[in-house]
Amino acid sequence: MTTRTSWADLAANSAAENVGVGSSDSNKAAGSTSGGGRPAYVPPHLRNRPPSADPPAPTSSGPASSNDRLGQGGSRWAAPRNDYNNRSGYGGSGGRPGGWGGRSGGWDRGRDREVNPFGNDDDTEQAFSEQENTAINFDAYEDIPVDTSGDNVPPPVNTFAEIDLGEALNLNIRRCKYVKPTPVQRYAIPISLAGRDLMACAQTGSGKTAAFCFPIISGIMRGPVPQKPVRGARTVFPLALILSPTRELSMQIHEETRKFSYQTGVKVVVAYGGAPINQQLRELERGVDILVATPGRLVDLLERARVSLQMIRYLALDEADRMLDMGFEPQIRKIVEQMDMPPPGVRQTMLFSATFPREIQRLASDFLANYIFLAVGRVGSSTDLIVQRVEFVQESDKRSHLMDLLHAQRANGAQGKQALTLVFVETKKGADSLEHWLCMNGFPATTIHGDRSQQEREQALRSFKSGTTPILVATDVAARGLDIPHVAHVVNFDLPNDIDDYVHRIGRTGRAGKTGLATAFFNDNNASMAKSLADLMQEANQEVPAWLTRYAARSFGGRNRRPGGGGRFGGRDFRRDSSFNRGGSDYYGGGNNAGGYGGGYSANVASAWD
DNA sequence: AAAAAAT
Repeated sequence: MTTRTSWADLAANSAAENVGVGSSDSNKAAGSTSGGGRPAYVPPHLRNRPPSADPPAPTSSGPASSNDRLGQGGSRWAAPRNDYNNRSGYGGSGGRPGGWGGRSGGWDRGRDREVNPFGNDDDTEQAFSEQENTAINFDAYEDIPVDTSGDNVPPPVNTFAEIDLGEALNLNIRRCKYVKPTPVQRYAIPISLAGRDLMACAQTGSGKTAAFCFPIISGIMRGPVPQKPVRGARTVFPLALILSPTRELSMQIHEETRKFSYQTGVKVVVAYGGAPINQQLRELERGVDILVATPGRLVDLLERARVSLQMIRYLALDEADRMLDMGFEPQIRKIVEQMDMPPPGVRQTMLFSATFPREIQRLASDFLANYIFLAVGRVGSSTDLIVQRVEFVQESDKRSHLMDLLHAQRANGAQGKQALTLVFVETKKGADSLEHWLCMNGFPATTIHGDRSQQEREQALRSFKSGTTPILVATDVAARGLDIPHVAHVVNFDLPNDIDDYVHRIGRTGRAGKTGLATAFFNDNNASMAKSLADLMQEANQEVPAWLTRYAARSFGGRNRRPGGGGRFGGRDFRRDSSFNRGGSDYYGGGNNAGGYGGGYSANVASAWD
């Protein structure tokens, strides 16, 4: 491939797609806790009053009662939904029997006055029509290798129609313009609907959130009405917990989940640090079925006894490998194992990530019972949607080299619009300093990292998404999971020390089947990455510079090598590893998976995928 | 060594 000239074109093409991003609903996303359409707070002493007496003023627009639109009669969903009505005061409003979950009044605010999460999308859809939604490049998802292992794997489906998700959810799927399931959805949804635990390797941007949300929402809708346990009146009992490693990712999952659960009666609440806790507590008090959270804030809520995990039926860890790495593992273990969450086998557990190192899989298996491992080929790299380039740049030359890239990109840009460029650096200080330097040199930039206030972080993300500052300098806080449409170029100004982090970073471009460009600056400091980087690029059919191959040949870099020889997959079931099978007595001692696959997978099966 | 995540 002749990437030498194509990279600028790529960026320029993406720049053309960028026109008009200002109307993106992402602007709304960050305002989820302060939006204009939010109903006024009703003080607790007013909540017990009968619906007929002095109802709150109706919202200015929208349906008076979303229940009217639920079409109760004749639906096979009528029964669970009616049950749900009785439940909707559950947890939040103190579980008052027959309380304000009634169908007729305006008191069940969580439903009757549910803010339409699709409300602002109309403009966006018009601006982007073909590109953003309808034209998700599904062809790019065809022929992607998929690998499953485990006991009695349910067969995949080819259409949403084959899956019994229910009317309300199907309507939301149509509203989201999802035409057919992505590969991870085709496999993961039936597995999850069958009640099985799941460890899934799939790149974000391939429909991962929906893959674990649809079964959760559907399961809550048709599941039994929970009985509120005896607890402090202000404790709430979510039925599903979704954990993610960064605040912005939790916000994003929340926004997406709200769309999927719109008018299903299933309530989604998000809780994360850096934001006032009181508003989050109020949201929880209004009722919560699905709680999306970052670990720190959740631990806080658990210790305050404002949340109990006793009723959890579904646990999902997004970016699960990050959640279980050294920094996070104790907190996650506390939440999952040392609070009041039901054990594996009782709850249903789903772990998702684009990468799943073997050691992490071993840790993760503590949380799972007789699980199915699912690996979906990398959408981006394996289909050349992301063009990866690596350039040898000395530390002292990095800034001027970046400037060259940006100038070329600007020259090729359409209508003066600059392509969105995400620049990853190693440190928070480095991020601030590079941002300042870029601004001084005529390139509007902003930055996101852990030393900034949450407000600043969210503002930076908005400003980047809208194109106001088309350059975002970021630490690894932005490496994982964030879905930022129209990122044309990811620059690894400083390479990470872990090849998996590289995979996550470049995954911020080339999303939803679009093309993207990833440029890495490499020098002697990155010697330990040479081998893994060269291997990865080769696997993805990228042009590997000769100098990098030479580097790789003489570097040791054992830590970054992919065990098991890599292959086209982001991961491979560690249970199938022959070395593990021989030496894995500790694992079988756990008793989690006795009889499932024991010994069934060894060299011959594994070799089919090598 | 760095980043993230509660106050």
